[in-house]
Amino acid sequence: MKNPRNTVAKTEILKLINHSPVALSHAEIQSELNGLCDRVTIYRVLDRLISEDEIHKVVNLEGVVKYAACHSCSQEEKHVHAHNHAHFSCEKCKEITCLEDIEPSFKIPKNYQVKEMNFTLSGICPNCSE
Amino acid sequence: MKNPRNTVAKTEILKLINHSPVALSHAEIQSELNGLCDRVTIYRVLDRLISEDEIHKVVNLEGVVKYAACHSCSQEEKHVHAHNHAHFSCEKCKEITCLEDIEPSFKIPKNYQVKEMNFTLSGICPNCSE
DNA sequence: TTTTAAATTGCAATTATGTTGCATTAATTT
DNA sequence: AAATTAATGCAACATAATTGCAATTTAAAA
Repeated sequence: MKNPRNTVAKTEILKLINHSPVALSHAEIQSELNGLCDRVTIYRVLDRLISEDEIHKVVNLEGVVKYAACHSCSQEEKHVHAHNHAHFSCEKCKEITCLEDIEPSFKIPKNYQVKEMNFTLSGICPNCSE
Repeated sequence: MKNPRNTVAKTEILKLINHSPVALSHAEIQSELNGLCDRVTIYRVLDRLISEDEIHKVVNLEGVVKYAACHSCSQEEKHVHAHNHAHFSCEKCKEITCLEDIEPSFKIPKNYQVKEMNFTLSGICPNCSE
């Protein structure tokens, strides 16, 4: 069991993600950080933030991995529902937005044990459809 | 506008995907083909098959890209609903299966134009839970 | 059947993405 | 302030995917 520490890199990366309305990729985070730390460090910080339940990972329809804070989730909820809400992936601007209030309903054969779900809708977001 | 041609590589790759009960990755396809063609060709054939609506792309929760045929979809349907069914991604065996009959319902703010959806559930598949 | 035009392929090179080992640095604990 | 150990940087490696271009193959036209 490790004892996590607060470092400049971790603080800055979390701030970036928390203040972004859309999910960010590793590359986007790196360019925002402007050389603050090594790219390997970013990967490691992201991993740590995930295991500390501060952020979560989203994969868009093209397979691009992004990272997002879950604004609507309380600290409690984070541990319970594992960020199983829906995401919207815009075809034009490529941005991923959390759709906090969408709760899809579905039925699945009971021999499947569902632990997580990824529900990503794609199309045109409000910004790009104007 | 290109005039697609049938080649050995294309035929074999489509046959592989059509006969597989689970979605296949590029690497899996390559090893099955046993040197029939270059890995670049496989990428290009897969792209072509997608644009010809013969197969579709699925991304699992870890961001691994796989390719699958849509067995339950008629040629007609392929053009209409764009393979918008659900997938199940097994944590243990890493296999992706199409859940043909699941149709999730959801409500979304109307300023979002939804064109496609990716609904991937993950957990333990029937094979691995025995 | 032979010719022709364009689609497809192979190969080499390049880019993107992610991981690992290890020595060094920095954050906590005492 | 010193000790402990988490975190970082760097180099190297691994894998996934893309691009340009010359050579090949397909399918249609002659």
